[in-house]
Amino acid sequence: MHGYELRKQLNLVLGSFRALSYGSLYPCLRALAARGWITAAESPDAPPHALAVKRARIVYRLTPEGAEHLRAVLSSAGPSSWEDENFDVRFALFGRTDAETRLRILEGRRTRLTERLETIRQSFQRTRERMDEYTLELQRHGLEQVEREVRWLDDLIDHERGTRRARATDVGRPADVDPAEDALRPGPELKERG
Amino acid sequence: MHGYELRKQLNLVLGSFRALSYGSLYPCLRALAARGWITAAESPDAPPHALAVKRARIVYRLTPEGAEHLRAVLSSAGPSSWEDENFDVRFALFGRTDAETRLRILEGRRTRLTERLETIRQSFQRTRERMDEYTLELQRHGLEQVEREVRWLDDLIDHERGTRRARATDVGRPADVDPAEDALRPGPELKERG
DNA sequence: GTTAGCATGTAAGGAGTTACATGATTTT
DNA sequence: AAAATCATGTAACTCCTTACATGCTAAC
Repeated sequence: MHGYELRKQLNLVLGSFRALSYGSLYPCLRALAARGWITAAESPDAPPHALAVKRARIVYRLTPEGAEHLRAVLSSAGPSSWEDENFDVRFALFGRTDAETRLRILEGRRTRLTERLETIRQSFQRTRERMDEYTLELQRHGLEQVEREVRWLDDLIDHERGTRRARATDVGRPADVDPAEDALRPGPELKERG
Repeated sequence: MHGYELRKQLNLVLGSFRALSYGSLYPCLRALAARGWITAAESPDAPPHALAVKRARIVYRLTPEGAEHLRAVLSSAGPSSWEDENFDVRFALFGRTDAETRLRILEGRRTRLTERLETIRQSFQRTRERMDEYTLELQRHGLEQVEREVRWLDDLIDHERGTRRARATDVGRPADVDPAEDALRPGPELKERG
């Protein structure tokens, strides 16, 4: 697929929560090519109504190394997969992620959010006296949002466990994730070195 | 107040949704001083247990110009006040904002979110066929979050209208905001020029 | 025949963060 | 004596955006 089309597709699927501009897409594609994960080939591919296309489109294709790296990233379930910056993208790719990894990411995300809940509740207790009604209401609303997100995750985890039809006794077990797995984190692919 | 203490206070009150590092706080304070909105004075102010404080703390104070600018910013209700980046901070300062401005910001925010709702719903309709269950679930959840936020705003707007005991016939009227008012937007105060 | 869309790309800037450097003071 | 906390600051870097430059093709 070439860059222009790729961006349209990405913004269509992820658009509501994750947009992307050309200024970051094209350098990113070149960085991926420099790492050998994709190849960039000029294509005289004919669009519907054109006899001759002067402006060559650059068609990007995944290399075997890229496919392997993608597979590794999709099967990793370390901290970076459940942080705010990455969780939604990882979730959007759950269709290509195995059940084990899906469950670990959901559990990691849940643990992360309950930790945050504790932090918020503590600062809520400490500062309640000194704050006006609006600041209080804002914090209350933020707390509620996170609580709701945890319940959403609970439903998803239940669903994942249900579809697996195994480990019926495992409910309530903590995440149990090896932090070392996060060595294969998706990370930014924008660096020029490599 | 001096920088170190200021940051502690800020992270205590806003910490759950807006943190701040020294790397941005100190340059920001100097930029504000350069604009004449605050003064920076070395203070040999004695902390509780010290007889002599060698390391002078820099105490920042609002100038009359700074106070006036702050007043102007707090009474502005343009687009920047209800965008994602600013709304929460503006809301946290509602205790120092007049009722008229509070209502306008809440209405502007509500309009902004309902617009977003439309965009999400449309892309939802267009792409529903091509997407797997997880992407769909993510979008459904995102939609629900925004819908909930709109209902939260509705409650707040009702409350604001209730406490004003005026304009009883105004319910349902659109935001009615002069875009020119946003000339006084809070914006980033980090620029060195000025 | 001009506007709109396709297609690739660069330069500059924005709004921060992390990591470091420095040094005093208080607690353990 | 070591470690934590107070206090200020800088350099480098991150990740992304906006605005621009270029030139084609399709639609009105």
